Amino acid sequence: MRNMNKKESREDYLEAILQLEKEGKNPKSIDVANKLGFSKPSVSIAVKKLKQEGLISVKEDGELVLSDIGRRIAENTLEKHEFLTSFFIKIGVDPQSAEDQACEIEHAINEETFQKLKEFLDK
Amino acid sequence: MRNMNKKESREDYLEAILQLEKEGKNPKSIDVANKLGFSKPSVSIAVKKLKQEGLISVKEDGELVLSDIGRRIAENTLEKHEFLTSFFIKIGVDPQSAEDQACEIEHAINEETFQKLKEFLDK
DNA sequence: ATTATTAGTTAGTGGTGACTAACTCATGCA
DNA sequence: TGCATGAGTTAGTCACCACTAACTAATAAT
Repeated sequence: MRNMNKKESREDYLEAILQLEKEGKNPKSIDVANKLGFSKPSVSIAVKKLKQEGLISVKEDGELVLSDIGRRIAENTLEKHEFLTSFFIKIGVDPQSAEDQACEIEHAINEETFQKLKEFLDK
Repeated sequence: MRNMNKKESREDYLEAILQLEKEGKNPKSIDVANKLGFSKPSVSIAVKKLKQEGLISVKEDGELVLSDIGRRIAENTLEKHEFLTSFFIKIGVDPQSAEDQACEIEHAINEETFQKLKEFLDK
C-alpha cells in the first residue's frame, strides 16, 4: 500500500485525468483506478474530495471533467513530469528510472525552481 | 501539523542528528525536537522506531548515536541537501526558497539521478 | 527540604490515504 | 425472465506520523 501525502495524491489524480483526456478517452473513475493502480473505492473517495475542492466535476454519465483550477494544476504537473523525464534521460539516467524519478520530483519542485531550472538548461 | 511519509521523516531525523553532531553537540531527543520543530513525544516515538530499525542507538545519558547504516543515510541526505541548495541558488532561486526546495527534493531524488546530476553540472 | 525546571515517556487523538468486503444499480445477453 | 458483468458507493480497517495531556525522574535553584 503506497501512501502519499495530500498534495502528491491530488496532483497524481488530476494528472491522470488529463493524460486520459489526451489519450482521447472520456475519463471515468474506473479509468483513473486502472491507470494509477488504485482500487475503485480509493478513487471513489478521491473523486469526492476533488469535487469538494472544486478541482473537477462529474458528469451525469460519470465522466470526470477538470475545472479551470484543476486543469491548471494537472497541466503544471504534467509539464514538470515530461520535462523532468527528458532531462533525466538526457543526463544519462536509465529511462525507466528517469520516469520514476520525475513522478517523485514533479510533486516536490515548485514553480519558481522549475522555471529557473528550465531557463538554466536553455543556455 | 505537517505530515510526512516514513522515508522523508526518517531521513529528516537522521539528517538532524548528523547536523547537531557537526555543530559540536551531543545530540539528544530534545535537540532534535527543537531543530525540527516537533513535539517531544513525536521525537520520542521516532527515536524508538529508528532504534528498532538499527539506524541509531541511544546512550545511557540519552545521546543519540548514528549507526553505520544510519550515518550513511544521514550523510547521503545532507549531501543532497547542500548540493541542491547551492545549485538552486546558483540558477537564481531565492535563497530561502532554494533551502526549502532542497528539503523537499532531497527525499525524492535517488542515488543514480543525484550522481548523474552532479556529473552533468561538473561539465 | 521544597519547589521549579528539564528530559523523556505513556496514553489517547486526529487527519490522511490507502485497502477489502459487500452492497446497489444499470446494462448486456442467453 | 434471469443471470452475469461492470461501475460506483458505503462501511469498516489499517498504517503512518503528527499532536496534547499528563505522568515520571533527575537535576537545579531558593
